[in-house]
Amino acid sequence: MTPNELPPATVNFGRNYALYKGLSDAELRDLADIAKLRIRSEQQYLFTQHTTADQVFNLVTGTALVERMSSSGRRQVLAFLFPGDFVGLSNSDLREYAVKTLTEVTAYEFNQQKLRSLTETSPQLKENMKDISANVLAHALDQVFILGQKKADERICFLVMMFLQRMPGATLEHIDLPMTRQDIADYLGLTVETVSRSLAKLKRENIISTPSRHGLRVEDYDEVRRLADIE
Amino acid sequence: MTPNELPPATVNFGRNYALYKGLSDAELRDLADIAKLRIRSEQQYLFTQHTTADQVFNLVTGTALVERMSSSGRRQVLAFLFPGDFVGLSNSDLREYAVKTLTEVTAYEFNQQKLRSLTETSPQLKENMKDISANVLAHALDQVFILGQKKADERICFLVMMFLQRMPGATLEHIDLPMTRQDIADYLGLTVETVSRSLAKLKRENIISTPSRHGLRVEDYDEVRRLADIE
DNA sequence: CGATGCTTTGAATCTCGTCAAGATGTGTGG
DNA sequence: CCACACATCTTGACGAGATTCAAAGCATCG
Repeated sequence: MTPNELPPATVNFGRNYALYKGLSDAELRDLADIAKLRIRSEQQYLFTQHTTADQVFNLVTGTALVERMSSSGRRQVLAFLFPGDFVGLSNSDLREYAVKTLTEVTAYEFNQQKLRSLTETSPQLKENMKDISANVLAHALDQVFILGQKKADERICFLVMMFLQRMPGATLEHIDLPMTRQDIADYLGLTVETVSRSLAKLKRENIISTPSRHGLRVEDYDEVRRLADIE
Repeated sequence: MTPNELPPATVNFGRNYALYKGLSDAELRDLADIAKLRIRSEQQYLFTQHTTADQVFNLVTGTALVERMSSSGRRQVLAFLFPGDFVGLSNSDLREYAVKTLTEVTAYEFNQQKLRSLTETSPQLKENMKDISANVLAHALDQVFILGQKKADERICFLVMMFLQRMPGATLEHIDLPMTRQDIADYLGLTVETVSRSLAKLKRENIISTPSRHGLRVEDYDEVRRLADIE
């Protein structure tokens, strides 16, 4: 039985996911009743910029990214999304960013209105949604700091630290990088060439190594942490 | 009678301020009951980083800034605050940033718990607080985009656009800059020298002029807008 | 009116971006 | 399973833009 054939009401929400933390079985069942499991292949959009949409998504498997294009065509990657992450909550009518899958992604889709109405009867759910929003803001402020203050190789180290903290399965021994160098560059406000050169520099200094093109190993964690400069 | 002598209950909250929008007289009175009017002289902290605190502030007069220092001592200005702005809402135990006044500031101080408890009975107040948080996030995402993608003079134009949108009293004819060049530099991820040179360049191209050191005039609004590149 | 701090300008340096070429994977069809 | 085509990634050379260091101009405040 593949995931998309599971009837929503019997879906097992992982309880360590931010949205579901501390919820009772009844609350989880209410959530499951309004959740639809979606599957997208790689390089598909969950939603696009400048569109009206009232869905929010909760990633179950796979990786995605949040991107914004400016009117002049420049692209900024605002975040990478991993299993458990929650995206799409918005107060404005139009999407200010798009969400694109990097790998095949399975995600629960909720109607924002229905989700909000559930918060009326579940203070814990409301709390969880507030926490999620707060984490999104905290991440954005970290990114502001990095982009405003750090050099290329320091930004790479910040990225590595973020992966270690937020990517399920990431260890010092192996981090999987499902995104392209271009995605990394657009996230860190650099060019592909600079990303490549900075990785080369960090390898030369034995701070990291890249066993494969999309694999990364942390050789000197203290140094990565020091360069990332986030407490 | 100076502002700090006004008994809180009779304070006239400006209704165009985000927190008070659409509230009934009764709701405003409830808010006034828990508000304390604070006055700080220039270059004082409303709160500092890494401290526990449960107050939120609503600026009435004056200008302030939000700053973050890293462990290595680098400083990023996260925002400038103007009358009507609201700051300090937080989910984490410790302050992730400090708020420093640039001019003399008067501000209402609320206890976060009390404020949140008021939202139980006032859906409009809850809505307003959600809007405020959303605007803070939107601003942070704009800043990420600017820091990641734009050149120095484009960042200056972004700043000018932000002042025009958010600073009460700012017009094309005159924008008052109560902050130092260092503050601007730390906000835009540049050095003072680069800020100065970029201003000089924009003046040379007749896009702006600086009648005084802390005054700025927009000479070519379309160009400023184009360079700022935010829709 | 001098002292102090902020701002501007200049020159040298460095980092990063751009352009171009070559290397390394990845996927496809034979 | 191999060979070719296409994507992506890396590396090099060069130039533009930003930082650094230094000095000089301007305010403001006693």
